[in-house]
Amino acid sequence: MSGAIAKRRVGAEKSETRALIIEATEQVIREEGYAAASTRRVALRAGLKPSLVHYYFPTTDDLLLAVFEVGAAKSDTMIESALASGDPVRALWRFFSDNSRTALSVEYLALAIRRPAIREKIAAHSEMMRKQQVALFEQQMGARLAGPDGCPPAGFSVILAGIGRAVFMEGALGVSAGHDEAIRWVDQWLDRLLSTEKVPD
Amino acid sequence: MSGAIAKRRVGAEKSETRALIIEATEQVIREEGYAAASTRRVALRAGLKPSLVHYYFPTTDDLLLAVFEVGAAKSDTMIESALASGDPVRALWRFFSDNSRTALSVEYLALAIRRPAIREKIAAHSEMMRKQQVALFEQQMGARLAGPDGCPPAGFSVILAGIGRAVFMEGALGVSAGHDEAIRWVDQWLDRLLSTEKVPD
DNA sequence: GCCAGTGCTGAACACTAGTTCAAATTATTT
DNA sequence: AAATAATTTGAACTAGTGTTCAGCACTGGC
Repeated sequence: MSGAIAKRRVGAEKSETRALIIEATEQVIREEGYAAASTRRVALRAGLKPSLVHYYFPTTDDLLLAVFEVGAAKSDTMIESALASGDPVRALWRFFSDNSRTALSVEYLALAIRRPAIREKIAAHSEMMRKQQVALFEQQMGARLAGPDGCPPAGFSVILAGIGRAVFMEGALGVSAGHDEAIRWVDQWLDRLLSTEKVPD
Repeated sequence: MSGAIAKRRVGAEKSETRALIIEATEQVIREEGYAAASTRRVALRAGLKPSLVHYYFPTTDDLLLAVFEVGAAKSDTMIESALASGDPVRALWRFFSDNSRTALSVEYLALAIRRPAIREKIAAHSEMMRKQQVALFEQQMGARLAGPDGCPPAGFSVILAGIGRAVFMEGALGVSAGHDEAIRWVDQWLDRLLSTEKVPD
């Protein structure tokens, strides 16, 4: 039986080599940026031949998409375990402000602007995370966020993510002035929002 | 008289063509991202020949550096006029949160990570702006920033810039949930920090 | 031993990029 | 008008990238 489109042979989804390629690509992106993630460079890094990369990922978009998906899944797992911890909001903030995945998220953002095929997926994932966080914040600090020191949960999510990314991006540049202060300020804000004392009016 | 290095002839600093090339490069970066700013593409966009671009800018780094410098100067001018306005802090925040230059600053940040030759300049400029802002905040809201609702001025600068950039970057992605809330929250924070009422204790 | 399927490779093509340079053109000076 | 300098062009070289594809090698089943 042959479908309408006779497509090229493609390597198995669960192949070790495939996983290796994805792993190598993530490293290349991490160390040299998404623009360096060419099939040939990835092949070099993984110690494989370029054509083998294309055997598993017919196009570069296929590769990058797979890398993003695996990365997003890892990130989701980390967030999940943060949410399951006793102090989910602070754990999430730690994830934003001090995690190597934030580095990648910046690369993906840059990537998305350049690769329409990937943008949708990344946008969808961002939106999903935001929703998840909104639910968390609402549940954990609903009353406080509505109070005078608060901020609507969606905005709160933007703020935490934005500060985390800013610190990371500037850090990569070699700029660090104000970073500790910004992070400490968020820490204290969280302390106030999470404190169980009665809300002052 | 020939110095140690016989360098190739290079176009005049004040040439119109040179300015045109810089202009075209900025547009390409804006519309297609820094990675698209190749000498050939820039030439096409400007209606010139690639070799002419290299006549004015021997290497691509030279070009990008010049574009950054011109852009930074424009940005400085805008900030200067914000600082000179009657309401400098809010004007600055408007600059961060609603300005097409923020788009470029994100591209430059990405560029800097990739081009060591340019990183230094960009880092130096970032640091300079931060210092300038710290002075402004100190002068305009010193007491309040030290108060319970405040944040050290350098951290404050990181926070404003970070939120502005986050909103812009996600906007390019097509994500906008929480953006208005985050911006409004900053607006209100500024209102509190800038209010002339006595600080409540 | 044969065969199909899977993993892998080498060579090739089309294309883009950065860069150089001698020569052609145009502008400026004398 | 001649001499000189600045600008512009055409053509080429090098190198990297995406992608294709025919075919080799190895596997497991028959």
